[in-house]
Amino acid sequence: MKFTLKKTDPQSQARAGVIETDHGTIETPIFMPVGTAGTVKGVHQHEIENDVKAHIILGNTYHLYLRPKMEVLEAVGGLHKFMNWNKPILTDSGGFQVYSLSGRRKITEEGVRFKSHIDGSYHFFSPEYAMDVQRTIGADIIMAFDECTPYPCDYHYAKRSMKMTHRWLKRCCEHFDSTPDKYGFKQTLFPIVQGSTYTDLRKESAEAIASFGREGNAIGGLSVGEPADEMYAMTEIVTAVLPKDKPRYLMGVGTPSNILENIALGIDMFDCVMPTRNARNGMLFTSEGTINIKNQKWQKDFSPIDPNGESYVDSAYSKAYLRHLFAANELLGKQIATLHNLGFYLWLVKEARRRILDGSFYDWKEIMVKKMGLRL
RNA sequence: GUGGUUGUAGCUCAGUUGGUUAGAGCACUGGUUUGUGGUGCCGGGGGUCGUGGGUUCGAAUCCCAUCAUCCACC
Repeated sequence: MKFTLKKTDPQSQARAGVIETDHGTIETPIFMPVGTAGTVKGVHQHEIENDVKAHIILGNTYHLYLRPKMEVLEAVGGLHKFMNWNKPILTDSGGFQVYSLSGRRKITEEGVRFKSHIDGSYHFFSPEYAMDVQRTIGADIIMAFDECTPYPCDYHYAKRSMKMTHRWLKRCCEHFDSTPDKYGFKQTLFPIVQGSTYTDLRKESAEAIASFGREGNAIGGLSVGEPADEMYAMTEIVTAVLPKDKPRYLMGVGTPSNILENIALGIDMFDCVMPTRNARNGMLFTSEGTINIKNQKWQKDFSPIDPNGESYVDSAYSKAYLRHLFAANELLGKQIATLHNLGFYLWLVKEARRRILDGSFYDWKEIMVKKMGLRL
């Protein structure tokens, strides 16, 4: 993997860059659609590539490990072949599931014992095994196995957890570096900064993570319920420490405004279930604000879903038609809404990049953040 | 015509030996969703209990009449 910084915004910390992988290039800042179980819910791989125009998507270690299971992915030669997606894939390590499945797992220094949500069976992930599983899935970018702390989080727990995440990272790196790439293309490992919402812990964690000298770095443990201002404060502290010549990935973020503000703070990569999940529940993100397509007021609004949108679905279908599909609980409604939202998110980061390159990012960002808060 | 059945929210139905302001699911309507246990989650509006009398401190509930409904029989 190779990262090239093209330009840094003079009015903020925003950066435009390029990540080159064996499965193609990623222009940053970028948004990565979440494809938990080997599918971005509701859209074809063909549509993700040609309509949404995603550069890279996510897979989820926990879910893929449980189903279809490693033996299937190993037999087929990895997730790219299995799902017919030839662009880059990033896998989350399962650390977030350890957090979200609290009550069904036990964390120890050695690793995490957890109970499958599918059949109740017990499994154990160590940092080493999490590396093996992700290599077998065949991700281009593999995430370190970490503990994502909840919000709010007691200072002492946050500190202890952060230090364990650092120890786990050492084990992840040693194991990752002693095992070969699985399917003939380069795989790379990103470590994750933790430290909850404590400035001293975030700074300490960022310094520790940076010292490993990996090809990219991630920030975890945010967008778990804390106020946006706290999120931005943590991002600012961490990006000030992380090396500038490597991509920074803010995990799980976020709303369009969150993304723009964090781009301004020097983040290069984002992922979030929001555009896909909210689409399935009828919330659409547009350049003028958000709309709830289920609302009665769209019943006879035959204007395009988003007249400014670049996606095929934006001009092909009306708000009234999409509302009807949701009212009738038709599958196509969720598909159209998902295509629209992902198209919008990818447009948002592409436009941010264009404006970073031509110097008009900051003023545009300020205007967009105001618009994004509007409910239409 | 005779005997019986059922009438409660837009729909399908609960509602105890009579006892506060008659409930549920669906539908309608509004909100929510941040490294996906999510066809999810939370809220709101809507009924003079078929109609009219009666008994009772008090009736969706008991009695009478009546209308509608469905079933069986003539």
